[in-house]
Amino acid sequence: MVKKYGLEDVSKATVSRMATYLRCLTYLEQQGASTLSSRELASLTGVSAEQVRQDLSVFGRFGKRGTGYDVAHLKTEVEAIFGRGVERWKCCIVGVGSLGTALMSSRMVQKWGFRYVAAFDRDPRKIGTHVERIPVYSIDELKTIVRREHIAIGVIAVPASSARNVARILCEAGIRGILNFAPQSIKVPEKVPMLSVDLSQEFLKLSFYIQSAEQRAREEQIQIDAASHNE
Amino acid sequence: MVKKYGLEDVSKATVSRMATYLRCLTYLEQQGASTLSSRELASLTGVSAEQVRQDLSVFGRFGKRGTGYDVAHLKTEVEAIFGRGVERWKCCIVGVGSLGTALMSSRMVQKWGFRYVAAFDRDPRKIGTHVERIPVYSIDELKTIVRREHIAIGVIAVPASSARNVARILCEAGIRGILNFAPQSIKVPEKVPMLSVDLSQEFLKLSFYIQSAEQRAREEQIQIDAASHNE
DNA sequence: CAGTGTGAATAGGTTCACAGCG
DNA sequence: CGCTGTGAACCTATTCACACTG
Repeated sequence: MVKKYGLEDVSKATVSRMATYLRCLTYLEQQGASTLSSRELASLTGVSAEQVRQDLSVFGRFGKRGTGYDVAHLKTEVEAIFGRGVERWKCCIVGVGSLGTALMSSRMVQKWGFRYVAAFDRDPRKIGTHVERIPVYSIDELKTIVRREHIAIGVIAVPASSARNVARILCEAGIRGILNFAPQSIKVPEKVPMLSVDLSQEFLKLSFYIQSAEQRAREEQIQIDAASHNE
Repeated sequence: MVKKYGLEDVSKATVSRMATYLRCLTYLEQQGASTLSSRELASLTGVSAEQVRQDLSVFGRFGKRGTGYDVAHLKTEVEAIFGRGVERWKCCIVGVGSLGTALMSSRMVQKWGFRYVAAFDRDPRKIGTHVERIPVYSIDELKTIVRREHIAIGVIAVPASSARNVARILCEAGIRGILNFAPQSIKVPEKVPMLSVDLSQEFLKLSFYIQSAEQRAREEQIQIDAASHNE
């Protein structure tokens, strides 16, 4: 089916939620659910029902009025939006440390059509070995192999100090997109999409929200105390 | 210094950027930088200078007009916003698989005052062992140990199928915040802050952006072709 | 008549423009 | 004079309200 929407004007938030919907749809299909309403999908994902309908309507009209959405059909449509069926994304990982190894072990990622075909490291003891059946090469071979194998996605799992250099090499090799797990801001040409995930930042953010929640709780307690005092 | 702002009305986006600023400030301090302007911090983090000033002004007036910000001082202030100095956050990890192990090995997290004091797993072969010097206990002991050790943060690194159960146990144990790495939507009481990171969703999102970028490139190419045709 | 799809209203976040200070 | 801090303008995202359909 040919899509009429322009991928370029889909908001980041919508893309993120679409991925969550897809995860839920997969789960629901496994559970044997056949149809679901926007309200159900909303309550499963923690967004509002209007938001679900608004998000889906960006890409098409997938629902039946009065009935809701067909789980299997909607899943196929959302998969197509994320490029499933179009191709199986070839990935490589740079940095075979504990995080890199953990990422390669994740069966999850494979399920969506992503496939690691190469790993790269600087450590001579690792070069030539295999991790999760994926061969580990020297970073010097990166450009050659990325080009030869037509690798689409490069995953950066090296220390912050080498992240920028790795990103540069990946871009020069003609990589189509980058996933950066190094705690380092990286600039890449605008035509190379990049997403960064900084695990330590998540801890920092969480500690902020904990303090925020506990401050709010204290303030509410003071209000309750004051109110009971006035009785 | 006593803060005048209400932590509750700080936007998610601002919190996220503040964590990025802190990462940059740490880097800059190591590099020996003494002052920086909002424009410099902006270009390092990929946001606008106005955004940087707007974000910082939520928490206080840290800059000197005409000069900029003092790196060391601003870093201290931002650290304080994230609760550094107030306490060292005790953490526990549930699920000693490859991801759980990778998270425990991360020195990064320790640098910000987070400290793993316990790990939990269901696998009898892992219980009683140590991973990165952190003892692995049975999940049955979770509640007791979290309460006894006053553990603040629980990290979920188990398969999706057990994530909800683990979250429930953590909440019952009185955990103050949760970081969820399982690909599963989880509901927790509103008073327990939770952040979720789904690594496979990041791959999906990236593949969407790659397609989007390549579609845009094709469209631009068509425009260029058409223009040169009209010459 | 239940539930989608969608224009309109509202809320929220970002950028602009400039006053004010070091 | 340069750069911060900030109200106002602008733009984006979410929610509301309801027409419409299977």
